[in-house]
Amino acid sequence: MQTKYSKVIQVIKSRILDGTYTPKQKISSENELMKEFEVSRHTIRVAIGQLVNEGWLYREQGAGTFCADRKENRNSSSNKRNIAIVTTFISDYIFPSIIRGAESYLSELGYQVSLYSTNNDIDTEKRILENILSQQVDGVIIEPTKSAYSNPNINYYFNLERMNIPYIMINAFYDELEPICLVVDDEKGGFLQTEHLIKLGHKQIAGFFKTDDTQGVKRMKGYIKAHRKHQIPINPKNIISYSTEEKRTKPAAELKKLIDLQTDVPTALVAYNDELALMLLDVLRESKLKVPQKMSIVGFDDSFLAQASEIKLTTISHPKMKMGEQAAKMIVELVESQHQSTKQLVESVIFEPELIVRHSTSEQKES
Amino acid sequence: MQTKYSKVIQVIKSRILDGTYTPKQKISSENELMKEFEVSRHTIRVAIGQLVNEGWLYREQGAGTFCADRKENRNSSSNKRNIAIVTTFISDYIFPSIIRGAESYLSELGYQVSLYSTNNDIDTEKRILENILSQQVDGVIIEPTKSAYSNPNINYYFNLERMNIPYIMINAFYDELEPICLVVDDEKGGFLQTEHLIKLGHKQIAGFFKTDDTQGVKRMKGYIKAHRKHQIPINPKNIISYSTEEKRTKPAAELKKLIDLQTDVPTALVAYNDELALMLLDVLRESKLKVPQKMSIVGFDDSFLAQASEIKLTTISHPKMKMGEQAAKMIVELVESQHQSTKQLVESVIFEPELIVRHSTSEQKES
DNA sequence: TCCGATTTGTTCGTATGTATG
DNA sequence: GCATACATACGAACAAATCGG
Repeated sequence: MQTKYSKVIQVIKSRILDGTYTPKQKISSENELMKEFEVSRHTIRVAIGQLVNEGWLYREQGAGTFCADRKENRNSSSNKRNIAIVTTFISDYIFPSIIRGAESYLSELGYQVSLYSTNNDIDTEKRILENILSQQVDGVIIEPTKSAYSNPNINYYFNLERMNIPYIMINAFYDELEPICLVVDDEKGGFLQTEHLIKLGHKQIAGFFKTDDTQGVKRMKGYIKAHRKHQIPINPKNIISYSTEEKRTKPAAELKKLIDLQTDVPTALVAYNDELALMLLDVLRESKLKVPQKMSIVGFDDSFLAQASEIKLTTISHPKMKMGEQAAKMIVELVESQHQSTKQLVESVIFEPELIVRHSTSEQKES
Repeated sequence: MQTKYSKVIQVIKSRILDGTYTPKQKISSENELMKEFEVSRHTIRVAIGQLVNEGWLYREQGAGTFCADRKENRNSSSNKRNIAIVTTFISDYIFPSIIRGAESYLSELGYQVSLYSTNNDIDTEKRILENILSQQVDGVIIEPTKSAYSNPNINYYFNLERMNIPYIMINAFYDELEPICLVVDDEKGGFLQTEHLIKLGHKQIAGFFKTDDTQGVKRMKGYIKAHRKHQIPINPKNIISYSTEEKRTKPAAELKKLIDLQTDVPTALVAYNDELALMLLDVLRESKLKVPQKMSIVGFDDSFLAQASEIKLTTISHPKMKMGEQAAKMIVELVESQHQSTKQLVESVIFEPELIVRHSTSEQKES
């Protein structure tokens, strides 16, 4: 955005999309906008002129400028259907599988699949939602960004609802919305990871959790519950939480610290996911700590990474492709029922996680 | 017609309609119009601005204002642009990175990105191309399916050209089309893989190539060239080629056969890509052949898999994200130049592969 | 019904930046 | 390098419509 007027356009458009300006509502006068943006009236008029031309606003001389009602604009004339898939990361890890599951189903039905990635960044999510709202999208499959925090973009979701665009959340969801969602029972997953280690006799179990996603928070909760159930005290040092931005450095650094301790060195690790488990494995190799003899480790997601290395990871199952396919089926049902009068009942699905035992865990002998 | 600018609009419009201004002809400059109508330049700009918005004229900075060809009106109403990305596999391997590179660039420009995967299957490719041709797609980034074979869907590509939908091929291309493409110099890559091993003293080098893609065929060619250059005879048994459908079984089985040989057992392996290298590594582990002491292995693509296992793979670089981003930039240029009269020159790019030496290769001592 | 404040509509003047040929 | 033509931006003035008192 180079020019001043395009900046004005951008801001006003996003106010329409996030619900600051609702249909038929009068927006600020040219004079007020001049002061707000510190530009001349001319510049404001150029910006508003363009928005009027694009159908976002309409002007009434003497009265003011008003927000247009774009709902009536959406002509269902086009028979082509368009589903948007929004994930945090396109390229990493299990997402390609989820996307593939959805794509193969949707593409076969002649749907178009549009892809967006937020990089787990709130501002990018905002931009994408604006994009979706201003284009012709019939349904959205979305993985929430930074789902553990309250989301400033929540209004965009309400706008989706107002425009009758159904959406389904995968992997996590924002509590406030109570959306239809497809999630793994992450708390149970974390519980299974930890209980498996406890049953093998481990008492000092370090847990690494990415806590800007609900997934991480819930897995940590399961980790704690397992300790409680088996009445094993938790050493606070053994819980390491990190954010997306820290993922390449903090967990590895913290593990090194733990290993160098003189007392209460952990004998087992619970990793937020397989990707992290592999990073931790690298640290363990450097420290010449053999897995599983000297250190047990449990991953999460049963991704291809779990079997990539020489140590085949014990991990927790994740439906991946199935989740994508299921989400696709559900969004199709919702979209089709939108165009008919029949109201289908589509309900959230919670996938049960399962422990997959491989060779990265072993019994802890009494010391 | 009260206002001055509407008088100007009226006159210019009638000049277009009566043929005074014919399509693509330059109309009088703003300065000339000022004098003619005896109004200020601003008034002229308001009038022309409205005519541009209605599609009667278009402006080109530095050149002038021109009469539009209203015959080509078709879908000029939609200012949203749509790029289709077609790859063989969405979820596998390096494609997520390519897609991500393209998505991040396109999405920022407000383009919509539609995703399709052919699973390297000709019939699916056909269905997808039909889909694309019947929907509003402004540009296509496509990885050819089974690029080593002649393609029965070639007509669909000609159809794209006929409909003025630009397309760019990545990773490989169909010779017949001579398209704009973005590829790695696979022959040189295969050459680098092999020469590296030869220089380390290896003489029995087995090569595994997926030969339904051009990539595999070219890498094999490089493998052969390296042998020729260093005057090392090739044992025919050492070349294993396979197709997409066989990839999960044949290479591993063939490697087992090679290992069990009594004479001329290979001391080094050239793998089609990192994914295959990892599968071969699993076979070597089973056979207790230590890498790199007893067996050297070179991958291709420098994917995350190259560093996932305990053995960090020596491999060949692949631009991945950069390739996706570059493809996105090029298709945008092509699409935008389509809507103007200016013809941009976009040329194919060949990426130079580089050898990345890690720990999966070592010197072969004279036996 | 009229008045005055507000808001958008039209017009002019001026200046600087940037792309084209 | 230069002239031409469009792009962006600011300031000022008056007209026309709306709305509340």
